[in-house]
Amino acid sequence: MTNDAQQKLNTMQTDPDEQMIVDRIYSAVMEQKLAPRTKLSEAALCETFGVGRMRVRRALLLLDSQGIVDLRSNRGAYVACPSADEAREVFAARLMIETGIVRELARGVSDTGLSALRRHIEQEDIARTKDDRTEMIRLSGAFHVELARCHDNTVLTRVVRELVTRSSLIVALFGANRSSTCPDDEHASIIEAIADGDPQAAEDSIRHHILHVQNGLDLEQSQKAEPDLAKILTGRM
Amino acid sequence: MTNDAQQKLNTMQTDPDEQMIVDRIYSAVMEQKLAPRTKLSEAALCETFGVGRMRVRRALLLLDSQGIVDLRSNRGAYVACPSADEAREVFAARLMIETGIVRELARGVSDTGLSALRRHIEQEDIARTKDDRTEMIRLSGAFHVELARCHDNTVLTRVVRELVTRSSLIVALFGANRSSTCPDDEHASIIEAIADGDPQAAEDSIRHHILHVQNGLDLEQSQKAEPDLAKILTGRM
DNA sequence: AATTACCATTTTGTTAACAATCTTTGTCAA
DNA sequence: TTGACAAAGATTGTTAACAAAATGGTAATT
Repeated sequence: MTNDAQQKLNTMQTDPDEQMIVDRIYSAVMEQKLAPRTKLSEAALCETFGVGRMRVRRALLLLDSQGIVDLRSNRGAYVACPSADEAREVFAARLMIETGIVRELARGVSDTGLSALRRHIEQEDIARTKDDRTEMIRLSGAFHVELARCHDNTVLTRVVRELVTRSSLIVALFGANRSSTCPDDEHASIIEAIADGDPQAAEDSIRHHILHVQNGLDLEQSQKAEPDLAKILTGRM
Repeated sequence: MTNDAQQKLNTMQTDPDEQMIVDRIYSAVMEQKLAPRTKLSEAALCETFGVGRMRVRRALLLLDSQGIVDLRSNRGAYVACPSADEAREVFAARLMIETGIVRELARGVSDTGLSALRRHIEQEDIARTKDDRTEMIRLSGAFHVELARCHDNTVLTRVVRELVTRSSLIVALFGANRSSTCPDDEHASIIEAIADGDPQAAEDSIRHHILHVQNGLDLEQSQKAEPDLAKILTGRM
């Protein structure tokens, strides 16, 4: 009964706490360890986390409400598979919200917030030198959450985290090149603009960055479809 | 067993559909028919909506995840009672997000969107002349959701709807005067700025409007506490 | 060989009973 | 009167059994 999804989740330690299941799956999606369309069967999750079916179903419902999981009636739960339209919506929303976030930060950011951002950049550098792809993906998304967190606003932070997580799914689905995992120095320049107290520059740089990630996607044509065995094997493409 | 909460919800027709329960409670909160701290017992909701306990619990879990309901362990579900800090966070987030929304709309809005906004204003006028307080409250919040909807972005719209609904709770809790239910012509001036294609004016007017609502709150001292029977009845206030 | 019908198995959805916890009420003693 | 304590009742949390639906495979049919 140890199916694919369970193996991917088994890297996480078992912990019966509430909300823990949600966070684990959430993180796994953010780090692109759980690919879109991956089936999340109740039985597998129950065994993986060592909890009853109720807890699992609660977690899946929450994940569904956040667009991370797709709960299909009588069919089970699957890691969400955003459409191209959904992807455009998520990025448009991020553009609108995150430009506002950095603009305000440039108008005045706490020292603790700024130093947290700089520490984050350092961690990104370390991960890059180590060529730790998983960590780079994680930090790449977490950076945007960190920007929101500088406002000491849990409501705002939650919104951004949700959008960033969905972005991870989108990149996994539509990512053509690997520009998304290569923030290069774009993150650093955003922080510079904030530190300089230049709202316009901060806004421009994060807009540029988000558009850069979005342009690295192939939203026009087919999302990375799961291999359509029928068409392939019958030879008639 | 017909307690207070059930009576307030009984104005809604019974409908066994999924998500319906969530929407009903959601709407009731938005229209300030369900006051903060109102207990939402499972039994009452089961009877009200004519569904099993499972459906009710699912709905309550979703509402909890959106900050509309507070799910206390072994204690049951209560209409959320945001703290003053939470209130400040919600309004700060709205300020950031909604200014971006109207600024972009001023840069270019679809005709259908603009006419929808104008129809909305007309409805507000009608409700005002009729002195329909409930409808005024509903439309007052719905206006902001309508602004978001103009972007044809369900993700963004959902974020705004969540924030607006939480604002309803906040106003119910901290509302000092009734400025929140009296948008006067502030909504209209926002639309004007959008129609004029003036991003700065649009941004300024909605910022002014949101701050106006927020300033109508009393976030400094005690939120509207539930009547402290002890103090009142013993005479020593 | 392809298609359809059918049955067995697996998985999800629902219900109901049970357990645990909290709240209320009543009692008793200080 | 006040407080602690305990029993009763009500409410929530959990589990397990059951029902319904989908999946997969087999065999019959064209």
